Amino acid sequence: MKPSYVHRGEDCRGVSEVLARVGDKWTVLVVVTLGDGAHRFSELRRALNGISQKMLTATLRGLERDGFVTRTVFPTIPPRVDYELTDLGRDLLVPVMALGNWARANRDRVEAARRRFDAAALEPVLPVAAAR
Amino acid sequence: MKPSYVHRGEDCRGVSEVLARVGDKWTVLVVVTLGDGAHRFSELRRALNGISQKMLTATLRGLERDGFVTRTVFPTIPPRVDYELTDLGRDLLVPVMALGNWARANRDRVEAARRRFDAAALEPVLPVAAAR
DNA sequence: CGGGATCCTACGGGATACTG
DNA sequence: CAGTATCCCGTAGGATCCCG
Repeated sequence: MKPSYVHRGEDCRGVSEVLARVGDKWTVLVVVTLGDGAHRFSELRRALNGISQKMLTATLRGLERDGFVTRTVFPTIPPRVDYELTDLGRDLLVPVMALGNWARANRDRVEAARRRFDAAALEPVLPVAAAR
Repeated sequence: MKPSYVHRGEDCRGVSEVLARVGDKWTVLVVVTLGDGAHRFSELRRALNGISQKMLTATLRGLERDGFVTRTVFPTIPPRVDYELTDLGRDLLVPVMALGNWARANRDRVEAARRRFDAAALEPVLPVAAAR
């Protein structure tokens, strides 16, 4: 997330910024996972099967910085850290879930189009297959 | 809101896929630009100030492959190629614009949180009476 | 004009290893 | 347990040149 574009006079800076956040590999999954309440680090790590600890940390730091999650440290031994959505985070969840639901609902349409496209890309070769 | 412990479910694959598409640097800007009708290649290039020719081509190809955009070639000289949203593309525009609108509406909240976080990060150990 | 083909760099992100 | 610090690699993405 870096530049700011001028898009037909409208102000798209913050928009692109947020979209960049949402678009990275884990942010949305973390936010959705936190959607049903606070979780500690290791819980998130288990829930998000496949995430590396580095990326989980980085993702949570980014979300905390932007005010989407709170980080609560319990000075116990062993340490325990809870992450929870803020009001802003729960707010973000709404349009994000909407997009997610759209994705689920239209996944087959996209896949169909994709197969069609890939098939069409090979097709010109087929009638002239003897050329090889 | 539904229980979100289903990250292992394969229904998350397509979602992440769509989110990844939406999250890349130019896709959303292209889709939004095409939201008000067909545009030709050079028009898009000019509208999306700063995009490279390579990325515009790649983005449009991806969108075409996924069925979000149609590509129409006019066999004239010089050549002319029009791009236009499909029904699926216009459909995608809805949740994407919703997210975009959310981003515009909450940009200041995010920026405020960010400044707060960065300020706190610079500040050494100063446990002055925290206003909570 | 609308790209295809290349080259090159920055950065996202995974895999350890180490620490308090 | 919850990180921080390195190393390393793949790829997104910009710049350039060329072609129908």
